Amino acid sequence: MEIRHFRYFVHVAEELHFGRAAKRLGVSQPPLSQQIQVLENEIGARLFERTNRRVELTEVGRLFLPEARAVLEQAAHAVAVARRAHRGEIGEMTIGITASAPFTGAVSKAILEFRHGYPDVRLTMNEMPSPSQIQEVAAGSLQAGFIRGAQLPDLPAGVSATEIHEDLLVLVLREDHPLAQTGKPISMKQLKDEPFVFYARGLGAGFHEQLLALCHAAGFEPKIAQEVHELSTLLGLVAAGLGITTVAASLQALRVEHVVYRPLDAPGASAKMWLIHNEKKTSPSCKAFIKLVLQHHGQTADSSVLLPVK
Amino acid sequence: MEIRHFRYFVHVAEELHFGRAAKRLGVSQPPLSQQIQVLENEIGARLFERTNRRVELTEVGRLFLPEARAVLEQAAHAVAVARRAHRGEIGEMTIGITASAPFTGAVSKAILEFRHGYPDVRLTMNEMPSPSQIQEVAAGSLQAGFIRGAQLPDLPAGVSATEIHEDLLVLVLREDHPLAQTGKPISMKQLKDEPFVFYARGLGAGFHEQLLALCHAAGFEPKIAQEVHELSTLLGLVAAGLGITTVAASLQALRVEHVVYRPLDAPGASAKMWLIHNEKKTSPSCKAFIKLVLQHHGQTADSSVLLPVK
DNA sequence: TAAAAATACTCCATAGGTATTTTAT
DNA sequence: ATAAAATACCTATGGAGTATTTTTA
Repeated sequence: MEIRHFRYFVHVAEELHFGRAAKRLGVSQPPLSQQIQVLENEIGARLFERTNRRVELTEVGRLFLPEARAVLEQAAHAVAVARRAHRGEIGEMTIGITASAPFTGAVSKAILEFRHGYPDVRLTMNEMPSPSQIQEVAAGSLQAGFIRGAQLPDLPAGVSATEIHEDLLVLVLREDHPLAQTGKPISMKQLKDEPFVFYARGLGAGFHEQLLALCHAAGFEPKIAQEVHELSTLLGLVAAGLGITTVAASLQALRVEHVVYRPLDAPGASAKMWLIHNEKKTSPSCKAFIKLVLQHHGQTADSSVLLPVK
Repeated sequence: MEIRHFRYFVHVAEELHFGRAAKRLGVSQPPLSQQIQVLENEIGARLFERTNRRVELTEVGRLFLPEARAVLEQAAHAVAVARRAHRGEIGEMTIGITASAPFTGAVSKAILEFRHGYPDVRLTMNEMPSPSQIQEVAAGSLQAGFIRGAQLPDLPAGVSATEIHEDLLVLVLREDHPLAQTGKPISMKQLKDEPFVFYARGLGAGFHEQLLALCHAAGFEPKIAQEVHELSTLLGLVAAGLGITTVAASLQALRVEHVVYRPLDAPGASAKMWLIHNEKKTSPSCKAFIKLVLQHHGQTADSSVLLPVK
């Protein structure tokens, strides 16, 4: 019992004429007759009542016809599913994002666009720190991740990263801070005596170390008033007047009462975002996603980096 | 793309081992590998990730698996439907019955039993006179029919009949009729001066002609007070005291107020029932039905005929 | 080194083709 | 007489078998 038998049967049932059905099927009439006989033998019942002048369906054939059609449809459907899966149009995907990723245009636009372009892929996003993402991508439990940092950390074998975004750092201060009054970019030296609120050391993204380096380059040791672990705490403490800090420019989209962002004159001080994925375990959906993110990167990278600082 | 490919794929997906899957399928390993490759080529995507040490499903394979299973199930289902249809277990059937057929034990029991034994056959019953049934069975619009009469009428070619029931005739009279008081069988001669209510001449079943013959045999011409076309009218007029009549003994199951049934001493006076069907257009369900009716006939014919007359 | 899949090849079963016969209208 | 399905017979594709190679854990 092969699909051929179902296909042949349906054609003969539709034409009720072996010759025409054979023509439509692209075979000659005798093999068609034979295959129908094979099918009838396997089923154990006649499907057609054939007087040599007229062919008609038996009761059994009448009842078999919709079932045979369903077989053909299901077979075609199965192949279609596989092909769509291969094009990444269906499937499941879990990606990692950092807390700040949604504020990065390249990321949010890519996710939005992917949801539109691939509505049948179940896209799950797990918010987690960059080091956890790297581990899970390496292990395969995440298919891709958006990691952030001052520079690219060492990656386990099999995990590859592509830079998709670069942000200048901007200064974050309370609106009534004296430095908030000037319109000109503020240099690191002017921050010599300011108390800093900052990410704790060793959080993975390397922002703590980056700040230290910037301060050292400007010739001073920063006063760290408070170390925090989360972005929202960071901004909250700045709003509370505990100190100042720096963040990636794209986070200016995050408006907090009493907090203002000012351009920082610190050449080369930037925060980058990378898309990471497992080179071996890349599902079609994931490939499509990566392709889309990189397309987006090409279009928007420049404008994002040069986002005017208010 | 043949069913073989789906079957092979599902087995390999279940075993995740070409060797074992091949064993279960009853083929050797190389052809199995080849057929999987053919399938993958037709689909245009890898279904298995195979390092020579481990086989696992790709994302495409994972999504394809339930679809492939559905193909196999649908194919098996299609064949099962055809086989059940061949055994007459599913399908549609339209049979003809006379107004009195439901009161004939053999008929009602057969129908009940068929409904239980073949619940997936849609059995439609059309009430119509015997001659119409014969016509429609010959034309094929009825698959079988229960016809009634004193003797078997001429049948068109291709229609065959089997006697399934014979009823003695009983006398039907109003309860206050003098003849209703005696317990002994009543002879035809005693009915010499009685007014009769009876079926009209030429109704097909031949009861009119049968009564005339019986009366003539007893040496008189019956007084026909009224001719009717339907059984219910017949009994209604007897109940109204318009006259007496005769019916098949099995109709005694039909109780009518003020009407009683009495045994008739008229040897050979009987009403028969035949099952007719078209010899050529006999669907499997119809064959099953006929078989069941005839089985029933064998078991119950005697007892029905000898139904004690109250 | 061993286990397992892939490859190479051979064979034969059978799907499909051509020619012909049968059958019913 | 003719149209159409069945039958007979032949061909060749390709599915399946055996032997062997390749690969990786």
